[in-house]
Amino acid sequence: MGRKPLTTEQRDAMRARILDAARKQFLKGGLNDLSMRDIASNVGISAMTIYLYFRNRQAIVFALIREGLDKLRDEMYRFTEIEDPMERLIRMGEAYVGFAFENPQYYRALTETIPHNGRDRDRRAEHAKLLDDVSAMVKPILQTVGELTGSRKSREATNETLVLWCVLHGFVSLALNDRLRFLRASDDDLRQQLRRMVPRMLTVRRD
Amino acid sequence: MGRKPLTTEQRDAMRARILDAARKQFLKGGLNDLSMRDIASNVGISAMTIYLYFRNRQAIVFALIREGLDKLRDEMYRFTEIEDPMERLIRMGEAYVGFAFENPQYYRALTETIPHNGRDRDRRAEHAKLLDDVSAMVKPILQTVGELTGSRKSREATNETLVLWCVLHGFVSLALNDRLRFLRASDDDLRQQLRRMVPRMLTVRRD
DNA sequence: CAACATTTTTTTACAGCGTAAACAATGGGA
DNA sequence: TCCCATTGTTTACGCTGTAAAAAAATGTTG
Repeated sequence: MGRKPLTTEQRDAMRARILDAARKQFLKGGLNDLSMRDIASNVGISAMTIYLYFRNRQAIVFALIREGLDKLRDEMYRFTEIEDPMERLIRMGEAYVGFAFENPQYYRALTETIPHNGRDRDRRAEHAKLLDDVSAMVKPILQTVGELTGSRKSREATNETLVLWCVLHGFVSLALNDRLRFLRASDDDLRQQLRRMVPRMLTVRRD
Repeated sequence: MGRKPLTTEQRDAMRARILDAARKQFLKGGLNDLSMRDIASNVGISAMTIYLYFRNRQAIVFALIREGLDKLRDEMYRFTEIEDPMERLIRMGEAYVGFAFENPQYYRALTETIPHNGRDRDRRAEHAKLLDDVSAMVKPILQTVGELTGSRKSREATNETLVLWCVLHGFVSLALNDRLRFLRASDDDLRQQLRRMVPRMLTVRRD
């Protein structure tokens, strides 16, 4: 007896509505401007109701970061079918940079969220898993670089991938956070410059 | 008539005490854990008294970022006297990475603070100037790269510097934010690996 | 129907935040 | 002593995340 619990569909629908409102807010003003009360008000529910669908604010943040991760991976994996490893690599690099420029909030959340070091073991584990997954998004690049350097030397492929990822991320990170002012270049100029850099990084490395 | 204003020394002393407390808090928990009330309580004054010495919280944040910038520049400029440009560059790169690993909070504040886009023109200008200065910290590297590539082609030197800075920052940023988990390497391993990367990046580029 | 059990939602409350405004203390010149 | 500019504190406002209590909604049973 008693009131029946919500169906899975109902729960998922409400979660989606909450996440939609959260995403809207997040894409506009970043994680800092994401408040439980604003989300609730946009959904049309009271603030505490959110806690029936998400454990807390960080659960929402994590969900958004996972979204960003999925989106970025999709846009990179789109090119896994290209046969020529060099071209595949270039396309993936461009996709990576393109994603970052078009989704700066997602990219910042993906790369700048600070690891959690609280007492709560579950929380730590959850955060660790998220960081593992973010870190692992470089795998298709790693595999492609492996094809380029010869699959035997996996250590070398790892090193080359590290360099490449650092260039890509460093560039994007500095550009998004407006730390490339000394160049006095537009975003388009920068992206074009980087496009020339990616193949050079690896053509150089091939010999 | 009226009470005499504090001497410059008195004002500076109090500013320093406030900044000391702020720095202590900041180095421990980053910018997010920096609260006016905690600073005040540590100095032994009331929260609002801080506002007699700093316009607001962001003025304190900016002061801390400027500290970090000065510190980082000092540690890089220490090697400007080295004659061999290649060695000078390597030392500067190591100093850059060393600073970041030993002062993660400073480094994050230096590179991840989000540009201000409010209505206040003075605030925007102040932030823009800070970002200009952070961006300009790459100049000694730029100049050294210029010596290596031949001073005529300043455009090429700029490009090479950009790549190098991106590698350095990208590496540091990913490492500090724990996004290099796929490597399963310790901080020391990572730094050693980077040390091998820096000269290679440029020896490659010399020919 | 009323009574009850159970789940969902809201209301209320607390501790924290940055900071504007009002107030109190200080100390030198008239 | 009174005045008044300067320094410092107290109070208050509107935010924040979320714990706890109260309320509402919705089903089953007598």
